[in-house]
Order: sequence, then structure tokens, then C-alpha cells
Amino acid sequence: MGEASETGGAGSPAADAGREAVAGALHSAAVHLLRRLRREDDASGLSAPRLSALSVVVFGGPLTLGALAAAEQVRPPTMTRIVSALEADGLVQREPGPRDGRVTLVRATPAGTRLLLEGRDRRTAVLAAGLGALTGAELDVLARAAALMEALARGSGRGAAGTGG
Amino acid sequence: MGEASETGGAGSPAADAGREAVAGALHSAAVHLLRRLRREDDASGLSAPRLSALSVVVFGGPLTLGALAAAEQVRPPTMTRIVSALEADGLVQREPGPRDGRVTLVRATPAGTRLLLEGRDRRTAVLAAGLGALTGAELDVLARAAALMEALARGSGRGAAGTGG
DNA sequence: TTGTATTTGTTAGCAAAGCTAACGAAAGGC
DNA sequence: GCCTTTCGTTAGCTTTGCTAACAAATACAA
Repeated sequence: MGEASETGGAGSPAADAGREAVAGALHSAAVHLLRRLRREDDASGLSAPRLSALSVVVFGGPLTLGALAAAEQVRPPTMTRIVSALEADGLVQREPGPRDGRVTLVRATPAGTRLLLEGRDRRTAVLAAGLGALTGAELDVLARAAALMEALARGSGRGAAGTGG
Repeated sequence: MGEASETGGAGSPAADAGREAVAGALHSAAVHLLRRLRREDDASGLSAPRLSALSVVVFGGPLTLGALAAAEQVRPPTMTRIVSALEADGLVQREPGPRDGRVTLVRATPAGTRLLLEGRDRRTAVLAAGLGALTGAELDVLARAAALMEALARGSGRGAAGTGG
């Protein structure tokens, strides 16, 4: 398992190779895990882009449409339509910006929050069921890895939250 | 958050709560990390669905169009079009199935393989750079977590590989 | 061997999601 | 008071996703 250890100094070729190997393994594992969990999203009745955008709104509080588009790595016109669809479904609502009349703030409605939390529970329930087969030590490894992954995601870019994948 | 069932092996409420917490943290971390890495994909010149499908073809060897569609969680007609586009770009090629005349096997061309490996290198290079700030012990945690996550993804479903997210 | 059923991929046609370009409204600078 | 910038929307296109229908090949029963 853990061979990513002290076999080289900070910048040695051996250490570089170890980091590359861990990076590849971690990337692949994250892709496969989310791909598996994504199958649970059908039950929400929302498409993946809408579900992901709703997730950002619910967990990221009210935010401007532009910020939401950036968080979803999508252009403003695309987000305009997604928000309009979510608004038509009563899951979010638009508000004029209090200080700046140009911006529109997007806020989750109680119905939107409820829908999203149920969906997230479906994903995490599947994952938690899988965790039932692991030992306490293994759970601990995953918990610590999660913290490290969050730090890596934050590391060199301004990322934002989302359920989708 | 809702409490999921006690379907796990060790059924104490405390253990369930711990698993739920780890599941939520791991899910969120994976989402955020891949969201960050996805920003590197623009340089490939391919759309996300095409890049992801090409990834499965490159790493998953020649496979039938139906298997590719299942791996990408997409219907056959959708995959027909994606493969046609990749074929028009010279990145994959169709072959008749050697034993079964109904199936078409999809194989990556050298150009497709090259393009994809360069793209994967971009993602993992960004990730590896972030790993440079970690200690050997932390790298070890991530390596072990990656193995556990792969097992979890395989756990109760037949998932398949892909770059996209 | 013939005839029917099933499987596999494609085509046709529709809705949703992505983009760029162009535009109106609001802030900000001079 | 203009001019510029910023923000969101609208317009129009391409890509991606779906279901329904279909043709070809295989599998199987009689």
C-alpha cells in the first residue's frame, strides 16, 4: 500500500515519480467513485447541470448569477437559462442586488433546499453503505484523505461547491 | 441529515453516524477536487463528453459501442454520434466485430492515444504539483485512500473508467 | 433448414445545455 | 453630464441527451 514514503528528498526524481503515481491513482479513484454515485441522481428528477447548480446555491448561500456561472464553469447565458428553469420549478428565486442594481442574487427556496438535501442523502447513503465493509483504520484514512483533497482543490484556484460531476 | 439504514455490518448508531460523516466529507472532497482539475481540459480542444469517451477507449482497449455507452452512462444513439465525431477527427476508428457481425468495436488511433495522454498529463501534473507541498505521510494517506475509493466504486456496481467528470 | 425472436447499432426528431455575439441597464470615472 | 465598464439577458447556433423506429445479424425453436 503505502510506498510513497521517504525514498527521496524533496525534489528528487524518485519523489517526483511518487507524486505522479499518487496523483494518477487519486485522480482515477475520484473519477470512478463519482461516476458510481452519479447513478443515484436520476431519482431527483433534475438534470445533472440543474442539480449541480442547485447544489451551489443551497450550500453557497445567495450568490450572483455570474458567480454561480463561474462556480459551475459555464458562461453566463447558460446559467441564465438554468436558473430560469430552476425558478420555474420553484426551487430557486431571483432577487435584485441590494447595493448593485446590475446583479441578480440567486437564492434557494425551501423546496429547493429540501429537494437537494434528499438527493445528497441518496448519494452519501450509497457511499456510507459501502463504508460499512471497512475497518475503523480504513475509515480514518479516508477521512484524512478527504481533508487533504479539499486543501488540494483549494490550493491554486478559486473553486466552488457542487453536487454534480 | 437523514440517517441511512443500519445495513452496515457494525450496526451501532455511533458507527453509522461516523460513516455518514466520512461519506459526506469524501463525496464533497472528490467533487471539489475534480472540479478543480476539470479546468485543465480546455487545452485538449475536445468537449467533455468526447474527452471522457476517448479516455475509456484508450484505457479500456477496443470495446463495443454498447459497452462504451454503458461505461459513459449514456444511451447508444448518443454514443453513436460521439464516436462518429471522434472518428471524423481521426482519434478513434470503428471495426466490425470479428465474431459477431452486429457489433462495432471502437479502437483508439495513435493520434487519439497521444491526445488523451497529453490531456491526462495536464490534469495529473496540476495535481502532482499540489502534492509537492505534502509530507511523505500525507502522500501515503492519499495513496491508501485512492485504493479504498477504487474498491468502493467497484463495490456494488459495474463502473468503468473515464477522464471526464 | 426455416421461421421467429432477440440483440446491436443506426437514423430521425425532439428537448436541454453549451457557446459567441449583440444588447440594455446600471455603476463608476473623468 | 458623457464615456467606459460590468452584469445579466436575448438571439441564434452547435453539441449532447433522450425515445421511437428500423435494418442487419445472431440465436433459437420447431
